[in-house]
Amino acid sequence: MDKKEIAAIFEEVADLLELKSENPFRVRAYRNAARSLLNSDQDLKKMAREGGLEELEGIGKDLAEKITQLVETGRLPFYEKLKRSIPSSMLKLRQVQGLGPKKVQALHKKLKIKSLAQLKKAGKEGKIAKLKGFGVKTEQNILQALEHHEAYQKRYLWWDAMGLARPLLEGLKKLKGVKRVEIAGSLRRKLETVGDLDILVAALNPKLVVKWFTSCKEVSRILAQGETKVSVRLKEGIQVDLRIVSESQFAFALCYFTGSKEHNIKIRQHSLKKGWSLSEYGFEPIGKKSIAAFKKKRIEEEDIYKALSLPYIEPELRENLGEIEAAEKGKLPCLVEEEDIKGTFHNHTTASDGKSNLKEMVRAAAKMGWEYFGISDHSKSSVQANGLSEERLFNQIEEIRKINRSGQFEPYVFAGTECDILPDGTLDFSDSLLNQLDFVIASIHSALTQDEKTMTKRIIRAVEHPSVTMLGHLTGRLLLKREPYKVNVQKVIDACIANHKIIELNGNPQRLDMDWRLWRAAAERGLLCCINIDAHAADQLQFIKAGVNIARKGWLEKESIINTLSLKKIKNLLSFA
DNA sequence: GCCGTTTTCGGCCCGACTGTTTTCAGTCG
Repeated sequence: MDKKEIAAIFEEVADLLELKSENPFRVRAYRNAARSLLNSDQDLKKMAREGGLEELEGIGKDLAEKITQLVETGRLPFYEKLKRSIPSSMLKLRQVQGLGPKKVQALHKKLKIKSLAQLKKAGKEGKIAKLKGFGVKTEQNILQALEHHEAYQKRYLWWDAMGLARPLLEGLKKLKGVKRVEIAGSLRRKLETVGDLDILVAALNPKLVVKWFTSCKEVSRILAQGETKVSVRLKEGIQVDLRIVSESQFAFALCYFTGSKEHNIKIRQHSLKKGWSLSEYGFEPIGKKSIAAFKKKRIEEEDIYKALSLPYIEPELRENLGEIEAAEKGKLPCLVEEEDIKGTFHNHTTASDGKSNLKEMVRAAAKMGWEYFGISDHSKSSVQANGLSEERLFNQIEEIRKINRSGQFEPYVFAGTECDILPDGTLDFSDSLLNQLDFVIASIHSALTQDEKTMTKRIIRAVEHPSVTMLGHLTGRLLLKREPYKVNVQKVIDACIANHKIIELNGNPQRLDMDWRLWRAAAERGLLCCINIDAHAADQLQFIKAGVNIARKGWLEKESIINTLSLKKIKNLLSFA
């Protein structure tokens, strides 16, 4: 059993314990452990065998034992017994907005409700309103929540969510008395997908902001409306939480609502050690200690971290994955920025499945201010993507050389290919043709259902091919759409490091592959990254922002990313690769 | 269930809003 499966079991245990009104801290312990497992990049089987599980954060003697049991036998009697004690369909009830463990319990106990269907029926018959602690309003809210249950469970790509947030941010900024507007939450932390939008406003007249916001044309339903907090549902289905604070509270609130929750808990514990209680409104001294840190008028997030004797921690890093410890030691990374990017390599044209032709793509790259630009259309086996034959690729190489000679185009154009890795691990073009290219991206587009061993071997074989420069979208995942194919990522990373091959960070918003959680450790071991965008149209070059976001989330510095190199240096690197 | 310049017990971040109830529990983030 792998860590993903074990983490899922721990999450379910937490849900079940919660339904039984168990100690909430015990519940949290299981959730923390699940998270810790998912974020660890170590070999679980090895740790279970040789000990060391307890070194993972949030895993003590008891949970280490349970993990070992699951790894070795695939079973956990404790979990099985727990599952038998509660109908599993009841877990679904918890996902209905407004239903927490207490209400679900009451519904089960008094009305024998075990499923969403039974809940709906009871609501329609007016039975829920009659229960103690419930009422007509609660019943209506439950029925409402049930109606769009599935749509409301949905997550959104970061890119799409940002598109939904933008008009709201713009509108808020224009309001009278509004001093500051910022996006917060997972969107600000640049998580690859988000479940809702958090917006923070500093305003002189909160009532005006609430009024404008709740009457926005994008809003379909108001979920909660107070003086400083409003929650709405947009027509697209996504929930937006708006908080209004005073200007002097803004930095504290921004820090708090940016999260993550785990980061906040850590920071607050840190603060308590200093004798201060930290909330979204400021520091409160505990006992007699006074706070001398804030004499300035305008407080920024930097000042809050500084008061805790920490350097500023970028939002992307705030996941409690070691950033606070690194900050304490002065070892935070100097994160890559969009301005550091000098060009990208994975780009398609109308020659294969792109929407813009070669010259349009190169002109768009010039507009981005890039020094160089790689063209990598699909290879012949990708028939579905109009992959190039050897002859067509040969002609494209000539065309690119001509563009470079013409002197009419700003960026230097590198001729490459996104070459299919065939099911047996061989490449889709002959060595002699591959040798003529400036670079080769090797990617999987077929036989996606191979087992892990075969797939890993297949990719490593491609990595070992001398013509391959880098590996394209390592796991083939399409966020919220298609699971990654089965591959031993650590073994592939090892092979890339050993063969001096680069792994692409595919910045296309629905890929963002390889996953940001893996980059930090991989880069520390010497893996090089290339932030690509897999652009299929000129306007998609903007995706570089998403790629840089994820690189930053993965703690990547400029030094680990080859496309921050100047043209001269990258030419040098490619000629030796 | 975890964790430890409050270290093997007793904490575990903190506040807004809603609805039902009449002072607050439950839910959410």
